[in-house]
Amino acid sequence: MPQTDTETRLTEAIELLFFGYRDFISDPDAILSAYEFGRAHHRVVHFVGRNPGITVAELLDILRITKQSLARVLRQLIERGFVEQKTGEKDRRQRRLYLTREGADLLHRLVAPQRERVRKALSAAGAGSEDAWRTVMFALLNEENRAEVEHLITKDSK
Amino acid sequence: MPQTDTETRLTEAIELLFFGYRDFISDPDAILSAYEFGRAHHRVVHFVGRNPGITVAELLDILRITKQSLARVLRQLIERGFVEQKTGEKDRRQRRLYLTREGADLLHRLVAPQRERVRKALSAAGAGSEDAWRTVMFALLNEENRAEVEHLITKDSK
DNA sequence: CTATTTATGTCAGCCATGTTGACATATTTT
DNA sequence: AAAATATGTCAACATGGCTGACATAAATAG
Repeated sequence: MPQTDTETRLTEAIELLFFGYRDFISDPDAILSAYEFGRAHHRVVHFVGRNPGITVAELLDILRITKQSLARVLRQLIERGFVEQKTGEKDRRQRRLYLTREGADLLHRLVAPQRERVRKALSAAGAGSEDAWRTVMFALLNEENRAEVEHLITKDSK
Repeated sequence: MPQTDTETRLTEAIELLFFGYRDFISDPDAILSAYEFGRAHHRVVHFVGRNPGITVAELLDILRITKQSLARVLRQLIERGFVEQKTGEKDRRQRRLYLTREGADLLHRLVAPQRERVRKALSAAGAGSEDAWRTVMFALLNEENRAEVEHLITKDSK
């Protein structure tokens, strides 16, 4: 099947994304197995840590899974003392989620190697590369998700 | 929990990778469901298409799954006529894998929107960005995988 | 104030896709 | 002839998605 140069270049980029993401996930995976947690737990711990007091509904919106799926991992994280719930002050139907001290420790163990990997990759590519990389990654998003993601990721870099 | 500016920046990059990959996968997912295939089938079709005549062992090495996991999706792809096997000429133990005409059509349907997404993202970021983006993505790989991935993705861009 | 809507939880069961372990067959290599 | 290799297959199990149905408490609307 003949391909143009452009198609070949784009296919290579697609595969870079596949393999890059695969390895990007590999450090946390190894750490999680020691806790008998999986990726689903990682995602919850990550986004609760990044958004202390997040509600269940908001978390579901980020993760794009059903509440039944979330309930399973969330229950385990709560039972084992990594996440705690507090009834919302304004709206007492809400269960706001926070990491416990243990949860924050776990998150730190998970995020440290990821940060280190990204730090090395960005610096290996040279000073000017970070903005370009970020711009491309952001442009990969579905248009309807850009505003939300922009808001989520820049939460505390004001 | 106080974070340095650098940590915040790196955390944002981590999340960009998470959300970017999520959306990057969304087009194929939608197409696959019409065939009652999943991501596992996509990966097989992709890498068989990119590496015609690949052996089962080589494919397992790329996908990093067990042969039992592969067997399930591979059997379905063969039964439904998207992939075919040919006994290796030199080594008759090998089962070399190829896409059928139907398989190549499916692959094209899957890869077209991904290419388009990547093309738009790269061009939105401006002319010089592609090299920077690729360099960063490549540097995200585990060191021991770089040579193999380099070889895999540049297969036909000589 | 009552009725409805909302936020959350929970039970039950199904599906896709990963895993381990054991064993079988054909073929190649030693 | 024996051992190693490439592949296939059976069985059982785990994780983490899903749907559907129903329950409760709290907020909101009429």
